[in-house]
Amino acid sequence: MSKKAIKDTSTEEKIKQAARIVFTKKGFAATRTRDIAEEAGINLALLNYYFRSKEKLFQQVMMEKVQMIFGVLFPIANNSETTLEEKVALIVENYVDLLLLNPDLPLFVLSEIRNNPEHFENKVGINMIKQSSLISQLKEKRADVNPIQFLISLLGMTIFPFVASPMLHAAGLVEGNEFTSLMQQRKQLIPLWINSILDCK
Amino acid sequence: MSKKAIKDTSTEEKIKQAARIVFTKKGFAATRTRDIAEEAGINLALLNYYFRSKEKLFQQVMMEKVQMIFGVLFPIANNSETTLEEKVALIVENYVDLLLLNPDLPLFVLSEIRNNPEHFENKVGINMIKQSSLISQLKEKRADVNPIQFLISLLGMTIFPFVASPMLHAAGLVEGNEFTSLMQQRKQLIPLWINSILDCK
DNA sequence: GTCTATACAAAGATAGAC
DNA sequence: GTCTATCTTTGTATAGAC
Repeated sequence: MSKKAIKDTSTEEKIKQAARIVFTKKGFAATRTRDIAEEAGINLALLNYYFRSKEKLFQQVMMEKVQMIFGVLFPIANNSETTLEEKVALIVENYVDLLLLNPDLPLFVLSEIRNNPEHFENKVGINMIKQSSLISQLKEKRADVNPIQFLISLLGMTIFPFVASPMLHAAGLVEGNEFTSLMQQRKQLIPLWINSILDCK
Repeated sequence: MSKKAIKDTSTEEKIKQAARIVFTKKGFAATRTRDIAEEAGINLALLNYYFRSKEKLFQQVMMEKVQMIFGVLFPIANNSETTLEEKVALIVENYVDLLLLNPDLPLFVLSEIRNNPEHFENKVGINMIKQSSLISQLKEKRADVNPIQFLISLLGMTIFPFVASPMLHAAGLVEGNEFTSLMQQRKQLIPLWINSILDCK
């Protein structure tokens, strides 16, 4: 639709865009509606005109972000046409790409799930993972270890560096622009390592 | 000193204890000084009497917490009398024990470092790690891979599940009390896996 | 040192003109 | 739909009695 281009820069959309940025960077409590208005280049009153409250606006942004982060894992895990090794490589690759573009995403989502777990109970496609092809394949490969343990390790190796990036810099472990190339490298390294773990007994 | 026992339950200490709990659970911005006062069972005015402001109180709590979390890694990494394998086992064991008792610690520290990175620049013993015995041993064992990559993976496997615990529950991957025993298991699993990674070529 | 009462500032939300 | 001005609530900090 040719209206699309217009709607994308509508006031409503500008506010949402700004909200995405500010909420993700500072979290719910530390964000002021005035910050969002300023970032959007609009008047504060308009925020309440379009979205009834700070809370309502936040919910919309939050749900988007949760879907972004789970949207990587679910489809890959549930695709029964790929091998275990392919799944691992895809998960790492897709998360690294997503998180290099949205570095604040995981810490934001994790913090806010933590602050309001009840908002997410039953909303995140429970058991979409536990009954997935990924879990079956893990079970088959290494019946001696809980597949959840593998999955936690895979996600930990992949997502943790983004969560911990400020700390890695503060501790002097990573410097300046080095981070991006380290993460790119991990696309190869992690699948290699996961295979070591699964194959070497 | 026999005064110690008395001082531990002094008003000042009660406030600090309460502050530890509330700040760690909700973060700086979402915490109200009234919450702390209520948790401590004291009057709100006393908080400002003992600590000049919310900010000052927060700084004290924060520094304690940063030291708790880095206090595990630094001594182990810098002990040149242990082997690489021993170091890995010790790091995992100590972090699991620490974080089972303080599950909110990592998300709290990571969020707040992120919100105010400048407070931590140069304060976290820069290069205490990069020049450590741990890094030398990693380099020697596998000269072909950046030792930082190994370290990130080790910390990711160990610390990430605690950061992600609310999400793991929300996604139905972990249920009820299962979490603790999974983490206990990881004390054995992670060192095993790290050895697989380091040894299998 | 501890409390009550209150000042002061910041932030969310709304009324009403245009 | 958008703006200015303002109300209301909430949260930090302080004054002053005990």
